[in-house]
Parts: sequence; structure tokens; C-alpha cells
Amino acid sequence: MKHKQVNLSKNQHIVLETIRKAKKPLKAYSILSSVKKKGINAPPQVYRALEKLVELGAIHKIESKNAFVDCKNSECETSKATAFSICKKCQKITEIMNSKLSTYLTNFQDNTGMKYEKYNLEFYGLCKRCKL
Amino acid sequence: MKHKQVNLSKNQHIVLETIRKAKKPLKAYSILSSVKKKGINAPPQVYRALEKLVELGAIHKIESKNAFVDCKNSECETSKATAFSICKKCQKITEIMNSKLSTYLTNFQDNTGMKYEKYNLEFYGLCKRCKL
DNA sequence: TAACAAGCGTTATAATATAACAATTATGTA
DNA sequence: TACATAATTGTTATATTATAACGCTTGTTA
Repeated sequence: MKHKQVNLSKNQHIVLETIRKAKKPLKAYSILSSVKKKGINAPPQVYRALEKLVELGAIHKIESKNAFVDCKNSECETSKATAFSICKKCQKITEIMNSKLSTYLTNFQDNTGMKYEKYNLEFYGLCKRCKL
Repeated sequence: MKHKQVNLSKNQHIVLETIRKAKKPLKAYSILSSVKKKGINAPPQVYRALEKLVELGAIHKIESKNAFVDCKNSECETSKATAFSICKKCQKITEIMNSKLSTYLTNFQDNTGMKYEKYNLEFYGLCKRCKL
């Protein structure tokens, strides 16, 4: 699985590596406290890096959690089509990579005449382990 | 079929009516300033009402905007399956009511063994008018 | 009518995010 | 090279969104 980090700036690189090492989605201020030892001191530095990384498709924002995960999908050049499953109990979040789903949603048209360029889908439920 | 607002408390009723009258999704603090004249003075009063109304399915939260809209879908007893289109330019937000879509997503299963109970889907793009 | 759940009002504060500005670094191109 | 310019950085301050905690009141129901 290929990772994208070639043209990243110093702060972008630090933030991305922090997110990649995490096993859970990270919140901005949690990232901030992790990277203070690397010389990143203030929120705007983190938020700017996050914004850029989202643009690049290197990470995704879980909107309902205000948290960030790295993109595991090598086909994901930009964050135009994202889907996640979120366990309500253990909070485990998994990116859903299902070509039928993404094809279905990418081609979806409602009756308002709107041209969709991007979507984000968040499923909630109980994961395999928490169901027991 | 019971009307959704019959059993609402005073604050819940005020907040719901404010959202219903609005033509756009409202943010919590915008609601707060609208309802000060009706005796609601502090954020927790608004947030409590919003939480309950979301639970009841009377309103939905647009996660990527931190804003609330009333549910236009009479079948929507609780907010278990929601989809919206969001215009990137004019910010117009429309609830998508499409039974094929909701059936497809409600029955969707990925390969992680997770049981989905709820989803929220947000499409972004340009609405008919802004496309021109 | 006692007991309990739900709701209320209030103060304070936590958590999330951005504005604004000056300085620095990277990149393209004449 | 040298200049323009776009991107990035560091910093302070502040805006925005959301919740904790506490005691009181109201509504429900056994």
C-alpha cells in the first residue's frame, strides 16, 4: 500500500506521521500535544497542516467526531468519496473501501439537478466485537 | 400517527419552531440569539433541546456544518438514515429523500461484520442555480 | 402523595477552530 | 543569477461550538 508524502512541508509531514502512527482517529488538540516536542506550538500550525492533508487526500476528517484518520486507500488521490463505519460503543472507526458502494454513490443523482463532486458517508453501529 | 411536537417541552418547542421557520440550517448560537426574547438565555438550554429533537428525529444535524435543519420527511420517526446535498457555493442544504438510496444504504453490508443501525450521508457540489 | 424522571436556569469552563500579521522558505522563470 | 511570487511558518489573540455541574421545578405514575 503506497503512501503519499513526497511534497509535504515539515509541519505537514510531522502531523501526517503522527496520525499514521495512531491506532485511532486523532483530534486536533491531541495532535498538537503530541507534536509539541517537535516544535509545533500553536493550533493554527496543526490546523493548517490538517487542511492541506485533507485537500491532498492523505487524511480524512470524521465529521461527526471532529477527528482525523489517515487514508488507507491507495486509490484515494483526493478525498472526494469517503465512507466510514463507526462503532458506537468502542468508537473504532474503519474506512469502508467498497467499489460497488463508491460507484453507486459517485453516480447517484437526485431530482434537484445538483451535480455532486464529493460525498462523505458515516455509518454507526456495533462492531463485530462489541455486538457480542 | 402522532404529531411530533405534541409531547415537546417548552424549550424544545421554541427551538423546533425557530428551526422550522428558518430557510437555512441554523447554528446553535444563532438559535440562541433568536430565542433570547422568549426567555432562553444560555447555551445549555439550546443544546439540550437540540439533543432531544435530534433523538426524536424532528431535526437533523448537518455534521460538516454544525448546523441543524428540521426533518421534512414524515416517515422519519428517528434520525437513522439521513442524506443531504450541500451546495459549496450558496450553502443551500437539501435533505435527500430517495427510497432507492435509503434502501441501498440501510441494507449495505461491508466485510467487517459490523451491524449498521444508522447512517449519515452528505453530498457536496454545486446546485442547479450555482452551476450556471 | 411519594418517588422518580425529565426538564429548567444558571455559572463557569472545556473543546474546537480561525483571524491577522510579520517573517521565512521554496519555486518558477527571465 | 536574481527577482517575483506563492507557500509555509511562528505567534498572539480571539471566535465559535459544546459541555460540566449544581440546585430547583415540573410532570408522571404507582
